[in-house]
Amino acid sequence: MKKAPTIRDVAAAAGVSVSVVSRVLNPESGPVAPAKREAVLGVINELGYRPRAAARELSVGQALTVGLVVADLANPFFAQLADRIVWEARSHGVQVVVMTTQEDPHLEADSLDTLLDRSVAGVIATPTGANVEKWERLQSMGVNVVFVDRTIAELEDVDVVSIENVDSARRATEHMLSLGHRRIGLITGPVSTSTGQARIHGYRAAHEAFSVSTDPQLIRDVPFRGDGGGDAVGSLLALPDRPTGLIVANTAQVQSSVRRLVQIGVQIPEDLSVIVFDDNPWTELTSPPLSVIRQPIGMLAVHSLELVLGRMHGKLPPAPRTIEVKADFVPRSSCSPLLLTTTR
Amino acid sequence: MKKAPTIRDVAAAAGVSVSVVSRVLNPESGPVAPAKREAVLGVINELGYRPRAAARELSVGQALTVGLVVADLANPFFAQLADRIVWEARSHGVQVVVMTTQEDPHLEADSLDTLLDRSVAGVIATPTGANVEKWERLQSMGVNVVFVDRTIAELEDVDVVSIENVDSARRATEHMLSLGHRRIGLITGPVSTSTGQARIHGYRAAHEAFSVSTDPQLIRDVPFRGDGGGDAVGSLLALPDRPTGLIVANTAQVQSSVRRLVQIGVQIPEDLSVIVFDDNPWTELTSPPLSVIRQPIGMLAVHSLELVLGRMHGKLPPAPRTIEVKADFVPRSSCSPLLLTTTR
DNA sequence: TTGTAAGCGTTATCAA
DNA sequence: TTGATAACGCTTACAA
Repeated sequence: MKKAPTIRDVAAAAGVSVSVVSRVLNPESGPVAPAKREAVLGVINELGYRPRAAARELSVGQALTVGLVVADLANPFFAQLADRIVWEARSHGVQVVVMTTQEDPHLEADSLDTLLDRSVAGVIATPTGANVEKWERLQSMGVNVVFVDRTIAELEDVDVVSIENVDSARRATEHMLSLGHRRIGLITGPVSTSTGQARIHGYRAAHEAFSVSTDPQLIRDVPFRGDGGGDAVGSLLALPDRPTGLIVANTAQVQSSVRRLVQIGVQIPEDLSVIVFDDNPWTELTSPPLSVIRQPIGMLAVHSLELVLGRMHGKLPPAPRTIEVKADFVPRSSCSPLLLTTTR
Repeated sequence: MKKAPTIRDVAAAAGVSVSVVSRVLNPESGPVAPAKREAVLGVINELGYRPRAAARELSVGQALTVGLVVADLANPFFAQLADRIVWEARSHGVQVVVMTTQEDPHLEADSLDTLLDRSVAGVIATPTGANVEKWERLQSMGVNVVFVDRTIAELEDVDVVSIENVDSARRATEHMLSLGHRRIGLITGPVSTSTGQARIHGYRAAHEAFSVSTDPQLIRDVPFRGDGGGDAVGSLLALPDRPTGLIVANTAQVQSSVRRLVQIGVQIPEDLSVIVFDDNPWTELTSPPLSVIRQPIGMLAVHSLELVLGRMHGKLPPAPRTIEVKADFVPRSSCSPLLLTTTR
């Protein structure tokens, strides 16, 4: 259990003052004579010196750290997002503290407090939708907040990175409509969430474009947690005039929904055409492979990190930025024309 | 951008000294008169005071943080593990800094340095297998290291949490053997890894128990990264005397392997009986649902966190501990008796 | 039981 | 271009 060398040890060994060493460490903070710089660098190397993050943080008042607040790392979408963000951050010398909320506002509030204690420079989050004042306080304390995937309508002045939710839902729905389907089930997130709203909006817009009326019974907004997807599938298929198409636009409920379809023994696409939101790695391993809306996770990660880092370095105009990236529709084999669908 | 209150502000407002406030914050560090304690608590609440983590870290020399170093968060196994660890840590007031190595020793070394800078109290990791001296240095600096899932043979004095690898592979293999299969392919991790070795060991042990000789050609140790699983599948099935059973014991290569099976159009279990390591959420959504070895991820998470925290608080005997948890074999529909398998 | 004051390892200010 | 030295906010002897 040795003690690590400090900046003072380095200074002493190099025969200079601590300020010189500090300036070698942070070049933009001041000039250093080339000769001394070499000497210092040599000593640093020899001693294996590394600056203590805590000391720097205390002095600077801010940590080279961003908080990542996601709902559920076990969800492949968030997991991949986290993977990319962690990776990207590392290349900028920034560490990521990960928190999970499990969609619970209390845990979210807790997480934010903790991140505040750590004086993180920024937070990337998929907000639960609650804690509006908490988010505001966080911002007022100088923490840069970027929402990814979802946002909170009440909260202005916050950067947002998401896919084109309205458009994605519209395209998926139009695909079904153009195949002749007229009763299309939609399983989406809570209407209280930005994604839930936007995707319903897109679904409706598509119907309007095709001059088809929408049946409220076919729209199911279910919570992200729990088995709501499966239940919705069950009740949709139990409808007297059951849908011939199904769009699962709630990323967290895709698995639950598909599991139920498999359990019930629904033949896809003969009995039901299916499109799901988000290209989980397994969606092409089912039979048939599922047609999906593929979220460009890498883009989401890169942009959100770019935004926090940009704000951290004050290199961005103050106006909040909203970045919407396009999500691809990836047709596979889970949709077929209505004519070929079982006529009952 | 307000400035947060400090311990001094609290002390002043409560009419006490900073040490009293500190003692209220850390009860075990000394006594406080009940009356003053209440007063301080009141002020803390009123001011919304929260101690700055960096200041405490600098003072005590250690952070209430553990580093989590995994190979790839995009892999559902690691993602779920991370989710549980983060969750569990939170309930102990500990934060988790996540790093990914992508199985690259350089990135791993980098990550360890960074964690050292942060003075983390402990590290939970799935080591690449390299960086032995780096791990040792980390320990010598007082950082508690716990390996989870895999370990490094050369490194003693380190806690390890894993499944019963030998036994799991043995049980999977015996299942196949008892179904009459005599040529069973094994796709596993590199022999340089503890899991790779152990699982091959279990595979061989099962064969011995059944007095069946093993064909080296059937054993494929492939890297965790890349498409080695798929390639191994391809070459195994191209063998003149091709296997009738396949065990994929490389968690990171399951997807690649199964994808290839699907691409080739192999009928499971008619053409090939299959067992894969790790119950990814989708393994029961394929057709047929796959028989799997299920790793008790929650147990792995709980134990590894328990170990780091235990060591952090010095509540554990110095001897390194090895915890092996049992992995369940979950039979589904991807294995059939040899007699029913296509006779060629 | 309480208060004073000395660290902890950086950065930043300001003379020199 | 350099070097003292004062923060930064907390913990912890040590005195009282």
